[in-house]
Amino acid sequence: MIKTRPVNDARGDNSALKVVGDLKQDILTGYFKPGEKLKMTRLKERYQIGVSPLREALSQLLIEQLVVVENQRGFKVHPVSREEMRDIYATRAEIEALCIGLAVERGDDEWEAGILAAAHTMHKFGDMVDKDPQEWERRHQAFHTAIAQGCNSPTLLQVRRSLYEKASRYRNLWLKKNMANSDVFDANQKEHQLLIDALLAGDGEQARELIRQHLLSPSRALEKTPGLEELAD
Amino acid sequence: MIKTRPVNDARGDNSALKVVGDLKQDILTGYFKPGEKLKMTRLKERYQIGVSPLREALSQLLIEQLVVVENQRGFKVHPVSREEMRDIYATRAEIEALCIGLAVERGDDEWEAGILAAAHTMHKFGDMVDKDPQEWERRHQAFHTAIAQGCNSPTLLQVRRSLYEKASRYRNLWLKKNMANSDVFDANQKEHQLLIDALLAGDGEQARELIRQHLLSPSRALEKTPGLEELAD
DNA sequence: CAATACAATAATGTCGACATTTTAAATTAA
DNA sequence: TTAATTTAAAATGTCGACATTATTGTATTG
Repeated sequence: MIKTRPVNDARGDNSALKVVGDLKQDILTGYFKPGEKLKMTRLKERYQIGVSPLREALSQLLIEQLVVVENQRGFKVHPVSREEMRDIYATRAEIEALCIGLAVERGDDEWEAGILAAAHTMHKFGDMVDKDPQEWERRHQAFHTAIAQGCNSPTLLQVRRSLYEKASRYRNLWLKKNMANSDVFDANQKEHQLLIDALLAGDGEQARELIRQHLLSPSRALEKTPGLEELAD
Repeated sequence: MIKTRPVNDARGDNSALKVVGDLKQDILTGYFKPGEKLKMTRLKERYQIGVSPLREALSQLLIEQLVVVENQRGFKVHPVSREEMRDIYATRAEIEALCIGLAVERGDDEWEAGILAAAHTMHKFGDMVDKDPQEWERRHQAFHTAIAQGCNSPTLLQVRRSLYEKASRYRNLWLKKNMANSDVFDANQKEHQLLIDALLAGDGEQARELIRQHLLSPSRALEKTPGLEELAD
C-alpha cells in the first residue's frame, strides 16, 4: 500500500525545520516587527507547534542574526538600524562583486544560458511591477542568483544568500512605505542590460563595478526614508 | 548581601548558549570526528545538561554547518571532504583579501598600532611553536584579526569568523597528523613581515595578493595529506 | 503625590515521560 | 552459509509539567 503524502508537508523534516522557513518569512516580511518580542504563547498558536521545536527554530535564526535572545527574557526580532543597513548593503555589494568576478573567470556556456533565461523570465514580467512586487522581486533575485552561480563556490554562495536575507528585511520595510515607481524600475532594467553585456563580453572589472552600483542604489534610497528610527532598537 | 558569582559560569546565558561554545570546540578540535553520530545520551553526560538545551545548541551549529541533522536519525558532525576544504579555503582567501583591501582604505593609526602589537605578541612566542601549537595558533589568529578589523564592517567580520571556524576543523585534522615543522613556520614569519610592510606602505593590492598566498598555502599542504578520505562522509 | 516595596500574574527555560521510529540482534528460510 | 524476516533494544522528537525569573499591578510610606 502506498502512503499518501501531502505535498505541503515536508515529511522529511522535523517540526523545527518545518517552521523555521515560515518564521523567517514572517520576520523578513515584517509580520513580526524589528525589536518585537516573540512570545511563546503567540508563536505556539500561530504555528501550531510546541515550545521545543520553536526554540530550536529560533536558535537557528539566532545565528543568522534575525532574532536576539536574552536569558529569561526570551527572543526578540533583531532590531534594525541605519548603521546595520549600511553595513549589510555595503558588504553585500562587495560579496556580489566577488561572486561575479569569479563567475566571469569560471563561468561556462551553461552559465551564460542560465543568465539569459532568467533575464527573459524577469523581462516578461516587465512593467507589471505594480501588480505583484513580491513576484517581481522573486524573478529579480533569480536573475542575480543565476549570475552568481557562476562562481561555482557553495561556501561563497551560502554567504551571499545569508546577506540577501538580512538585506531583504530592510527592502521590505522600504517597499511598505513607498511603492516601486516606474522610473527607478526603468533604470534598473537598463543596469541589468549593461550588466549582461559586460558579462557576455567577459569584462569582469566592468561587471564588478556595475553590480556595486546596482546593489548600492537601493541602500541610498533607503538611507533617506524616515520611519526607520522608531523601529530601531 | 552581595551574590558571589563564579567567573566561569556565564550566568547571563541560558544552558544552550553556555554549551554551544564547548560543543563547537569539541567538533573543531576533532574530539567528535567528522561524520560521527552525536548521541544524546553521550552529549547529556558529557555536558551535564538536558536534551532541550542540547538540541538548541546543535540547531545553532546546524546553520554554521558544523553539524547535520536528519529526521528521526539525530545529529551528526558535518562530514569533511577535499572538495569542501578547497572551497572553504578559497573563499576564505578571497574574503580575507576583501577585508584587507578595505582595511587599507579605511584603517587609522589605532589600526596600525593594533597590528604591530599583535605582531609583537606573536613574534614573542617565536620558535616555541613545538611547545604549544594551540597557543601559537591563537596568537597567529589574533594577528590576522587585528589586520582585518580595519575594514570596520561587523557584517564582513562575522562572515570572516565563520569561515575561520569552518577552516580550523581541517587545520586541526592536519595538525594532528604532521606537527608544525620549522621551515614552513619560518616561511610564515617572512610572509607576515612582507604583509606588514605592504600594509604600512598603504599598498592594498600587494597586501591582497600576499594574503591570498598566505591563506592558500595551508590548503595546498592539506591537499596532499592522506587520511582525509576515510574521514569523509 | 511620587516613589518605593510588595504581591500576583505571566513568561521563560529545563526536565522527565511518552509515542514513534530507527537500529541491532535473533530467528527463520532458501 | 547467506539472505530475508521478525523481534527486541535503543534513540529521537515532542509535549506537558514545574521551578525560576521577569513583569505588571496594587498597596504602602514618606
